[in-house]
Amino acid sequence: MSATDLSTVDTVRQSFVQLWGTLGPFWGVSPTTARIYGWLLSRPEGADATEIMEALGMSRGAVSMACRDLRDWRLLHFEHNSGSRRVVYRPETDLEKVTRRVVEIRKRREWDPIRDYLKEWIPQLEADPSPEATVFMERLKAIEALVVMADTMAETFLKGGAVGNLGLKLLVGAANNLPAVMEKTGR
Amino acid sequence: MSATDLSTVDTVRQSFVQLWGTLGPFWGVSPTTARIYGWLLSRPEGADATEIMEALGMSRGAVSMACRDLRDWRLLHFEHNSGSRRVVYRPETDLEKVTRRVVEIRKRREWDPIRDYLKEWIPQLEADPSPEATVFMERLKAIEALVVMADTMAETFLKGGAVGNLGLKLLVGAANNLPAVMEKTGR
DNA sequence: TACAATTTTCAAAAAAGATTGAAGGTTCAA
DNA sequence: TTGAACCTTCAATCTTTTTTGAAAATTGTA
Repeated sequence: MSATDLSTVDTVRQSFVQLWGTLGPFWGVSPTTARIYGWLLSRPEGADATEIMEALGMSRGAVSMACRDLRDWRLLHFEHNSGSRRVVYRPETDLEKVTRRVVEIRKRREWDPIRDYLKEWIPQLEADPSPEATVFMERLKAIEALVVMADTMAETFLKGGAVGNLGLKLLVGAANNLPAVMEKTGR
Repeated sequence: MSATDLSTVDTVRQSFVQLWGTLGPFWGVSPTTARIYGWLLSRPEGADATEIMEALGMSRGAVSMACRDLRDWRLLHFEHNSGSRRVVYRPETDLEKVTRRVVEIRKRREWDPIRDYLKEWIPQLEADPSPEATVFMERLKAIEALVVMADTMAETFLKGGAVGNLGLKLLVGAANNLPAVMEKTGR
């Protein structure tokens, strides 16, 4: 293997980072930001800004901005070691926390405003007897039903009831055709 | 009321269209496209390209492109009336269908590729005994667990089991503090 | 305090994405 | 066929978002 060959880990890491970057926008995260989080996930330890910028070929400023975004989403912890100004960026690896956080933020940004507006609009249209207003109102009510449902599901999930660790493990077990289900349910 | 005053319906419509446009990008739809769908939802009947472009102040081309996008998502039906070249764009108003469709497309675009890659990557890392590979692999397995869970939920939903009409009505009833839950559960 | 080692900021550049409008198609009715 | 009425396309333009990089700010040590 020559010096420029990549190890298995590096090859997988490269693909993983690229996929993560592609998918980021679907989650409301920029490609760069997503790539940094993906890269950090692929490493056993945290890293500092210099390592990240070298590994991913981006500027120091970009790394700083992206890491701040990630911290806002609570996907990244900043660690200060005494004796140095250096910040170690460590990714949140508890995916249940991560998912919870993403659901929480998206709910607040996307669903809650719809709900608030609907609360205003529906009564206004109710006061207008024209057929046009009636049809419009019916549609808004259908949307409200959907939003309420999504809200309820999100709340249930956020309260921790829906998807515990056990649930996750059971599902993975099932997916892998391993006897995890029997093990976990008391043999 | 002067000639330039907006009726209640028009005022609400205007706000609704604007909100829809703002939220569109969160769903992977451009603001313009989302505005057209919102505007159509607010009207009792379908509309042709000219009406849309005048109502929303966009070019004919933009309307045509956006409507094609919407049709690809199956959010819009194209209706050809005999005796005219005119196309009437009619929005899909069954929100259950719409939601199903959105879940289906997003699952295919976002989750399925992750799953496929993980199936490749995990065995590769399994073959590498280094601690770095092991940590990375553990993380990929955690992601897999999550994806499998999301997949299962999406499938359940798409199969129609999870959220039927009754579920919707019960939830809306509960949200409105109406006795719908008790009625429907037979008490 | 001054200095060195970092990170953070932000205006400007680049990239990505959306929109336009003129040219080109298609369909209909006569 | 033909012309009128519409819809569709796509290269050019405009807009928005993302990224950069150099200057400013911050922190730790002596």
